Amino acid sequence: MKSAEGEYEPLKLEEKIENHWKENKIFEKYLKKDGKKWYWLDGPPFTSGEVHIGTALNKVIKDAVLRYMTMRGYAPRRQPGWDMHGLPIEVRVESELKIKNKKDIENKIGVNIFIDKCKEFAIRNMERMQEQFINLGVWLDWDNPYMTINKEYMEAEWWSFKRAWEKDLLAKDLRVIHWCPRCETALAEHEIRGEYRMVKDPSVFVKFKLKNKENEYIVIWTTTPWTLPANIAVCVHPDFIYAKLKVSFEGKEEYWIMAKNMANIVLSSFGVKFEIVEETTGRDLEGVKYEHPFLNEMPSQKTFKNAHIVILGDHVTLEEGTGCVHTAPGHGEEDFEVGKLYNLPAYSPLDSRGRFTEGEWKKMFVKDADPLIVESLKKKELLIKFVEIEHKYPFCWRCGSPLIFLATKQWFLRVSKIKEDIIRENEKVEWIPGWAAKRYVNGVENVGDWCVSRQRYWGVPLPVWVCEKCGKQIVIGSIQELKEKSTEEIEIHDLHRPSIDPVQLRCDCGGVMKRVGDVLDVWLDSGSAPWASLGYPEKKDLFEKLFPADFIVEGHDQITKWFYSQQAASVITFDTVPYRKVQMHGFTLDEKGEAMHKSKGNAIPPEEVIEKYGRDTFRFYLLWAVAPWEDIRVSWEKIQSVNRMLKILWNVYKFSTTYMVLDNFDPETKYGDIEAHLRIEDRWMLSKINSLTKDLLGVWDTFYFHKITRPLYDFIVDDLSRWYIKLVRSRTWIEKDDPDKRAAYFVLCHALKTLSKLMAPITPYISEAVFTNMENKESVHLTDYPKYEERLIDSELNEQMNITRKIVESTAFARQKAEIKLRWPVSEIVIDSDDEGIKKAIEQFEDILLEQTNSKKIVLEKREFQYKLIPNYKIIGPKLKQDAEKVVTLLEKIDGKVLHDALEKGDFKIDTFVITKEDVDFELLPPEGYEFVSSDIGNVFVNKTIDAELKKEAYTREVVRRIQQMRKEMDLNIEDYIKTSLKCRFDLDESYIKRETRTESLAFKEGKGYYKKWEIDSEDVEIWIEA
RNA sequence: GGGCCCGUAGCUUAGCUUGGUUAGAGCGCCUGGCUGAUAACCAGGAGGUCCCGAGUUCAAAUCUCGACGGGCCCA
Repeated sequence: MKSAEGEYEPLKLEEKIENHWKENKIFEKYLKKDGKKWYWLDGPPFTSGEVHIGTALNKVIKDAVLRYMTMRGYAPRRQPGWDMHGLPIEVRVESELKIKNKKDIENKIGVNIFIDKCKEFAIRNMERMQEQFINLGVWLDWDNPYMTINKEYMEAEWWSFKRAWEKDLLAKDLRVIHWCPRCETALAEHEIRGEYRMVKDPSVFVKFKLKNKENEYIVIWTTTPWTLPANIAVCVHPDFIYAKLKVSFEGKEEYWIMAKNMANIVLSSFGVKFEIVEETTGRDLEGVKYEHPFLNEMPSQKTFKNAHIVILGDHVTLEEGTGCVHTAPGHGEEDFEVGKLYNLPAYSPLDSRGRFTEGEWKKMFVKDADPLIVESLKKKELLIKFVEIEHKYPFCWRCGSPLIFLATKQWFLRVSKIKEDIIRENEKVEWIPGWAAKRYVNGVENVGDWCVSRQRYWGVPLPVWVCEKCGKQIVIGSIQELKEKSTEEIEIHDLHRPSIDPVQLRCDCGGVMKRVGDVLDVWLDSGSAPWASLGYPEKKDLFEKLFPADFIVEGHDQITKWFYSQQAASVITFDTVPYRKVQMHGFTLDEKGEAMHKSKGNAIPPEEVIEKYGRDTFRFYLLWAVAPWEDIRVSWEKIQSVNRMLKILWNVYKFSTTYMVLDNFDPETKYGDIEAHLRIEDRWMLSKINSLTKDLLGVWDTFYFHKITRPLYDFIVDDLSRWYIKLVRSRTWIEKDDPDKRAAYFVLCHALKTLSKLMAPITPYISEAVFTNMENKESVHLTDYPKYEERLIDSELNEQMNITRKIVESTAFARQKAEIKLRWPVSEIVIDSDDEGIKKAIEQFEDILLEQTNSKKIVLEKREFQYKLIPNYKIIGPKLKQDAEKVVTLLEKIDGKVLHDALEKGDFKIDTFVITKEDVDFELLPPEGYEFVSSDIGNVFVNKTIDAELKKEAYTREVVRRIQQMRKEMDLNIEDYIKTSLKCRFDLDESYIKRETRTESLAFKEGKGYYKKWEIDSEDVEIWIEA
């Protein structure tokens, strides 16, 4: 064992520890450590290239859990994962290649080059992020990650996809979905989640002229004028009341139809006067025909037979608009559904870039066409009102373009068919915290089918081949199967596009089958991780041993994302859910509680925290700041207090090792060697550290990390540093090799070793430093969680120490009131109580109490107070008027205590007056010569009388304090001896001065060396010190 | 419209599962004290409508219901 040198300098220390790990291959040994199986699965971070503070939190949690499980005798799976496909990478590569749209990829760049670039980019990002994770002290099996772009991984996904097909859970369907006109691809529901922004859009009220009626119109409302050219019907609610209104509008008298309730709200706000002339239910309007406003502009509209009619639908609400809903089945989900019932065409005259393919606005982007369409309506005198409103509108989560609704043919996993199975199987999962399960189930209940096809490049190709001749479809589940069915001999090196695209299969009908162009949704990539990361189905052994995962943990946003995509994919593939315990953690926000964004400038990079305070502080802080599922407002102030706590720990460690080394203490000393010499405070410390070990063991298993870090924090700061060290300090000064001293060393050593193990999963560096120095082993990370000894836990002793500390606290207060500083001894402390627990505490801890309160005697006995009368003039004045003063004078003649006790029993008669309890107050006065405070253990008295003997001691201590101060200023070592000369008029205890200040010779005359003149109690004191 | 979380001192928060001392800390401020591990610490002062309103109960920060505010998710 060496003494700890210097201050706590985390960066230097961490570098030193890193070197120790490297030189001794500790990390490798950690990975190989034997144990029980425990399958943790990494939620693969997307390879964006940047680890922000939230990603850091995520991995720190995982690392702490894995380190803990390792110490508990498990050999957890520690495979990191990487989510590497997807549009964000395509978008970044597109901008690197300076191309503007999808066609350029195929025409200008070539798909093969584009894919190579994507792959390169993803791998580069992965490497950068891995560096950052390693820099946080995260110990995962970095050499063996799962990557969603690996051939085997992609193949596993194909296999799962084929399972869906075999179970008839795969469908190609015309549906209205969100479409990104820039990326030219469909997006799934979960890609839209959270991607709504407030935007300004046109809000137009339009009237459609009814067929075969003069001056009669039905009024609709929309925020997307560009969908009007594709309008097919108007939908009303069968049960709402609709009104025919007589209005005078722009100088003409007309009849308008709309929901009765909306007429007031809407038309009044426009200042349109109206009169209700007829009321009907929506049901009665069914089948009414109207003239489409753009029959000339949109030629196809003329060809639709079954169109431009009023239809019924339950989705109509009266929250906004007119209760008559503009219906374009090609551009709205509900429109599409209701359209199917009426056999309406899903008319959508747009190309994949959101431009009109026909008519007046051909080749124009829809949003650009909006004003022209509005203008056209105005010309036709069909526009009632145009305003702008602010509302939520979905945007592409990657490129930021506004999305449009579009009816397209897409591939779906029919999750709606297996919803019940998912919810049922989810019963097997423990959610932490519990309420997350409710939120999850609620999400699943509302979920629709999963659109898995994307019209893109950088993803797992959709393994569907279609016969050009007969239209038969086949899903391929493996490379082997593909080879077998291929028309030609092929070698498959990579499953990505474009190499897979030319592979053709032979159909039973003799025709040629070609792959559909799409790739799969990336959420199916990560959703397949529970088995694809294990190499299943290619390799069976790991899967059979490990599946399902014992534990996963991610941010709470993943409830409807990864937590869901895994369950859905797994129920499709295996009829059950793929994990048993799932925890969610919060987000990291800035000090104001707002999300951190690079663009907002409020982001704190993890490196910045590390640079300032080190990895241990950062890690401990993340697990300490709030309950795990709560969002953390990252605060420098808080980080600093964690840093301070570690500093305190380091100082305890430094103090301990300094003296241990000086005294040649053997850290291998056994409990039996010193047991007989343990003082009561030592037994208390042992009790404390053992209870802590025991308590934390229970908490770790609940994954409530803040309930681990907070007791650790309090133990280090309060119990160990501020109290125990204070108590043992004087013992370390004993010169000889003393068993009493060795007992204290043993306890300190034991506490520090235990702490190093308890903290190892959270603060791996400082723990390692302490451990390897005090224990003759090479790493704390290769040891087991410390065992606690029940027989050393003494809760009664813990309680008595609490009482002792309270007495010391109260005494400090009483001294302050009496204006006697702690350096001055007092003759007596009296505790006014007859409590048995306090009595025991005083007996047990008498030495400590005498020392800490600096008193000669601790007495426990009931004390009588003097009661001083305080007349309550506020009440007595108005009641007795001019007699008040007279009565008070009379009362003051009575003994306060007698009066007090009498009033407790009832009213008190004096002269002709009746005094009640309310009329007077009493001030408690301590007995003569005492000061007191009341506390929850009773009243505590301090004897204020200081005789000559006490004074001598007081002055001695005052002088000692000055000498110590001067030693410090002289920068002397603790063990250095000095010669001291003094000039003062006090009577002093010479041997005490010599002992406490390591003074060899003490003279009371002018001396040599370092000189200082002090003032003590208004007297001059001159001190000379020679080293 | 539905589901969920949060609301405690100027700020950050513990306590709420399982109702029971005078609601506990930290930061900051003021006063005094202590100090040869500690740029540390201790005592005191100041600072609370435990978001509001009902209910259950001998007893509610805690349980129930309903408002209000903030947030997340879903329509």
